[in-house]
Amino acid sequence: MGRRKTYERPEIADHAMRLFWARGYHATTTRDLTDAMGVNPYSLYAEFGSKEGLYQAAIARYEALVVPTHFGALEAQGASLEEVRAVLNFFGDVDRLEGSELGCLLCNTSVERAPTVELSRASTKRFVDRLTCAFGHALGNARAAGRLVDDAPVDALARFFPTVLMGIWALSRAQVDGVVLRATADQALARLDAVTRAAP
Amino acid sequence: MGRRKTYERPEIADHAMRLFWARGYHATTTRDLTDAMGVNPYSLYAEFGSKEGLYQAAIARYEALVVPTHFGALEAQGASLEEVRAVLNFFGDVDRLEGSELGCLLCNTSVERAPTVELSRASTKRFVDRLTCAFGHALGNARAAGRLVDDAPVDALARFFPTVLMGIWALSRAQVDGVVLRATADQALARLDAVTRAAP
DNA sequence: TCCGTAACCAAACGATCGCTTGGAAACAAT
DNA sequence: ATTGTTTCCAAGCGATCGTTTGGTTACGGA
Repeated sequence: MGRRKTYERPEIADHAMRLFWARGYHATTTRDLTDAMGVNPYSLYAEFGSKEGLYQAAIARYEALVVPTHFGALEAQGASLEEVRAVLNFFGDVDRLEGSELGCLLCNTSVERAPTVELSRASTKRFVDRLTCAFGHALGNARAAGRLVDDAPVDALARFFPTVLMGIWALSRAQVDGVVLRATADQALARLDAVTRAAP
Repeated sequence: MGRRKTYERPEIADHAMRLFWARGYHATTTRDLTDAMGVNPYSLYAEFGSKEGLYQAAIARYEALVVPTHFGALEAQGASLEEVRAVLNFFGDVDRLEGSELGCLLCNTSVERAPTVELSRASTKRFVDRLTCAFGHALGNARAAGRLVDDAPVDALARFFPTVLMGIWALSRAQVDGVVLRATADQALARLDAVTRAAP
């Protein structure tokens, strides 16, 4: 059945994800990619068809591996206020973590590619939908548990928080003063507190 | 004293600003630029030195022309709550305006270039500082006029709003559902209302 | 062991990138 | 009108882009 591959597709996608994440699509050359992966151009094109195809694979990998590490708790069945607060607090301090200057691959995609590449526009929308659903899910649980005031705007909050995170990710790339990100998270949390029912 | 120029520097910078704004730095070629401006490569390099130099000129032009149209009222001496609300409302509905998919050139710069280009990182920080000062100025006026509650976190709010706008700009590039942007602005405004003193 | 198949690798493809150049054209001063 | 200076313009520079190819190597099945 022929010679065996000396690489594995997921690992290549991982390398590509990291490079595209750090430098963006246009600033990452196929030579950067093949060098980093120790693979020949032939193998790359046999496996992914084009640089564009590799980018899509990188996005898929990001959605499958990175997004769940940050939003898995929010998407989990029993998620509630604690998970919402934890996510906002995490990204409010994200500047203290190594690699925070990478931001979010899908935020980067939205800015660099969404206006001109249909697939990237779709990826971005799917990502925003996913985050909105995750927040809506957790906030809905909180509301059902009587932890939010009756007229709490769950849907609006679920759309608000992802946009706030997008802002944090965009600014992370410029390594702005951490005080800005912290204050942003704090004010978003304050808005959440305003619709939270006081503990009995 | 020699032949006269057939172009004017500010107009070239304007063209460059528009192209870089729409497509980003790497996706805009020097041929795109010279074609759009009706100018030869020689003139471009004589005037700006390099593509990089032209980008910096485009950023300067953006700061001088575009930023004031959106934030001039906020920076004006008597700015107060009305101006803060107007800015947030404007960008909450920005998807209904032509060209909203461009987002903000400095948001794009933060994402595409700030991690790798020192000058762009500085431009981004300067922009965020400018917005923070503008919001802080208007909120400070409101506070001095007794229109905010005594413990209103003016500084934190002044850092919060620019980040929210960054999120809106990043998502504008993907043309996400306008409901998302509207809800984002509404929730930011709700946070502001929470620290606003009720009218007498 | 030989053969068909599939993957590897070095080399190089045409295209396009940012940028430069050499000579012609247009001005101001003499 | 001549000269010195500056800009214009077409052409093209070397480098690098994304991608392909031809010859070789490693495997499974007969």
